[in-house]
This record gives sequence, structure tokens and C-alpha cells, in this order.
Amino acid sequence: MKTIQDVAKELGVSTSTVSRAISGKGRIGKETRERVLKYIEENGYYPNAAAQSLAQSKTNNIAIILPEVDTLVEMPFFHTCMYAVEEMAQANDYDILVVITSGKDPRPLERLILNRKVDGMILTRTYENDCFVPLLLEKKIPFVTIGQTEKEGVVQIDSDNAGACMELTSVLLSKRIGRIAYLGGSMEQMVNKCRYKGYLEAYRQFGKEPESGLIYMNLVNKVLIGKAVEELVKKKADCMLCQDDFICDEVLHILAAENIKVPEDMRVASCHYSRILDNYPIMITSLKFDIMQLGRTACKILLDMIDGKEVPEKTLLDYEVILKESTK
DNA sequence: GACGCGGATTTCTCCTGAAG
DNA sequence: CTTCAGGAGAAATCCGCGTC
Repeated sequence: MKTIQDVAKELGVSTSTVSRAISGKGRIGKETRERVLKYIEENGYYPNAAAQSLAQSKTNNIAIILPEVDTLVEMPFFHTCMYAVEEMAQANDYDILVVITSGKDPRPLERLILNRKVDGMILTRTYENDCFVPLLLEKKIPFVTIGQTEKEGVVQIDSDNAGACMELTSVLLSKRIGRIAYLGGSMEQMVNKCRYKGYLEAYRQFGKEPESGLIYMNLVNKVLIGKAVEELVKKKADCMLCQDDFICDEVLHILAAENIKVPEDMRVASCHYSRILDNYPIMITSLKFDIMQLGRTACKILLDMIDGKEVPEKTLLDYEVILKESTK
């Protein structure tokens, strides 16, 4: 592989001239610049990324942190998010490193920072008492979170999960669907806390309180979801409001297996739409968030931070309530 | 502990030549 | 003669590692 020295030597100029010709920075004659660029074009030269990173104290890499869950490959949210981040990163000459780690193990992140492999990070999931956030704050590396955090001074980008869930619940309540069961996932995840908050707030605004017997939290596996569905059918809830598409998918699966018709026998709604809900003959009432927009925005804000620009601490993106047959 | 190396960038000083 | 654009080239810098 040619180095800048090789190019300089073969053209009979100095390395600084070659560097200036490539970057366009500093004073350089038009003819010299063109001569250098033409040579590079014809003979091939590509700057050594490691050396560039050394000289600039910059890697042009960012890391995207995905949660380590066995169902990750089935979760369209993270695919879309990653795609959007990659799209924005690429457009700005950045590459991404994908890190999959459990919410409790910050070591892979620490290693990336210590090895100076990345200029910034995007956390795609946030937790209550997040162990990543204090580490990243301490290391003073630019980072953004997709999802909310309790810590002050953290740049966060999120869909308005609380607002969206409140609106969806309110819409259902105003349709005289009063006994809305709530099927929630891990309460350690901030996104789930936000959605649950929205559900409760909607009831409060109607001057009511949800029945505690209809609220099922921490449904972290199919067995627990199955049990919750079984009980809720017996309790004759008016509607099953699922905290995410994954839970909803499982709920619909169980109802179909039990021959329980949606919406005649049980109404179903999801706090998050994804294409896995298209697998059913019936359209599901759900909340639609623009994940591409979320990913792009998060990446852009991170790149701005890396460039030392001022960025907003909180960015809340809009949502859409999609009413379909499943709650008729 | 000091030093040198790896490769690119940036900054600084100095030189050359052309224009006014 | 002065001024300044255009360029050369040295040196510092980035960081980790190996050698003395």
C-alpha cells in the first residue's frame, strides 16, 4: 500500500503538499493540487485510517449499543434503528461498530473507549439505574441515548412514549372501553416505564384508576405472557393493551390458538407497531413511531456533539395513533 | 525512564519568483 | 525594492509498544 511519503517522493513534492492537496486546507497552487489529485486518482492512494486517527485523535467510528436478548434478531425496532444510524453515519463519512451487550455489563463499552476505537456512542435502550450512562459520563465520551434516562446532562432522543400511550389509552377510554388490561415488559427498561406512566395518566385524566388486577408487569417470557392472557380472559377484561409489539405478537398468537376472536371476544392494542403485527388477519390498533427518523436524529445529534456543536438535551419525536379493527 | 518508531496532519519558518 | 502567493521542509503531535 502506498503511503503519503511514496506519493510525495514520486511527485517530487513534500508530504505536506500532498496532504494539503488532499484536504484542500492551507495554501496550495491550483496546478500542484490538480497534479497531486490526478496522480492519486491514477495510481491509487488511500490514507491509512489508523495513522489518520492517530494524527487527528479521531477515529471516524461510532458505536451502536444493542441489548443482548435472545430475541434481538426478531426485533424490527433495533434493525430499523441500526439501519437509520448507519445511513446517517455513512453520509457523514463515519463507520459504525455494533456492540451487543446486556444492560448490566459495561465492559465491552469500556474496552472500546480505552482502546480509542470510537468517537461516540449511541445507546439504543436505556434502563433504570443504567450502568452505561455513569461510565460514559465519567469517561467524557460523546454519547446519546435512544430512550429516556433519569440522569441530568445526558443527551436523549426518544419517541414520546408516555404521551403516545396516554393518548391511546384515552382514545380507548373515550370509546367506553373501561377495563383496559395492561401487559407490560421489564420495568427496568425506561421505555416501559414511560409507556406505563402514560397509561396511568390517561386513567387519571378520566378521574379513574385502572383495576390493579388487570395490570401485569415484567412479562419477560412467553410463559408469563401466557399466564397473564389466560387470567385476563377469565377476568373478562375489555381490552388487552400490550406494552410492545413483541408481547402483542405473543398475545395474538395465544388468542388465536385458544380460538378467542379479536375483537369480538377480546380487544387488543399495542403500544408499539412493527411489521410483526402484520402476520395476523386482523389489523391491530397501535402506536406508530418513526424509527428511521429516531435513528437518523440520534446519529445526527451525536455527530454534532463530536463536532463540538451545541445540541438539545432532550428531543421528543412525534407519534401516530392508528385505530384499527382490533379495538372495535 | 528515555527514546525511537509507525503514518498523517498541522503549524511554523524559510525560500523563491513574479507582480506592482 | 517591496510584497506576497506558493511551496518546501522541519518539527510537533497523536498513542502504544519495544528497546536500551
